[in-house]
Amino acid sequence: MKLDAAYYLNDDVIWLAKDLIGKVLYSNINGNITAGIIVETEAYFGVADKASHAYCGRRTNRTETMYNLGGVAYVYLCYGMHNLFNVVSSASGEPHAILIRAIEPLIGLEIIEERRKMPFTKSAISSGPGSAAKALGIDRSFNAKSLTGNEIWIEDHNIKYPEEQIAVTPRVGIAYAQEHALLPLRFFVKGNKYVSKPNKI
DNA sequence: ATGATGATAATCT
DNA sequence: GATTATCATCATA
Repeated sequence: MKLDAAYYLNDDVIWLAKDLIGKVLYSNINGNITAGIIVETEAYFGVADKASHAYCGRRTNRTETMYNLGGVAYVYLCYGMHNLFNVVSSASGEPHAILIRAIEPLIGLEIIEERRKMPFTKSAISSGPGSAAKALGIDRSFNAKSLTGNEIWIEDHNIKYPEEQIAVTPRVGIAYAQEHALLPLRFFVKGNKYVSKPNKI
């Protein structure tokens, strides 16, 4: 059920970003367990990716997390108010990561509703990376935490989407990345209401 | 429905 | 001091 450490050693972030669609992301905060089905991801392919914080091998306090051995969380603050959650993959020294952009609420709905102050029937409750992280209570205190521990982890519930139901589009919000801005590295479940905009092909 | 805009702070230069 | 892997709100249609 729970994905083991070996899963995260994969260095094919595109395959991983796609494979993570349909997996279930859990958080356990002081015994409050919440979880959601991952329905939208983006791949960031390390030092060669102009959209990555680790482009050209940049190592700073913030990006250091991504250089860890795969299987830890990379959480950082964006636009001064949003915590964005990423899965770090690959070998130590390879700063590959997958951004989780949206989840479909599955477990602990009351807690998620309280965190987001809206009913789970509203798609905005976990649509977009900032909202999805907030729905699960993920903030920067989760940065560099192991994904195989008991605070945050990912399970395989054998949820399968047929190939034709997975959309592939350019990534969102990275216009500065020049020729890498248009690469098809964003994956989402077609028609799922929790997918952030743009959600058409 | 679609598009513009302000909020707000860590991070890096 | 500029930038930012965004969101909610408000306007217009």
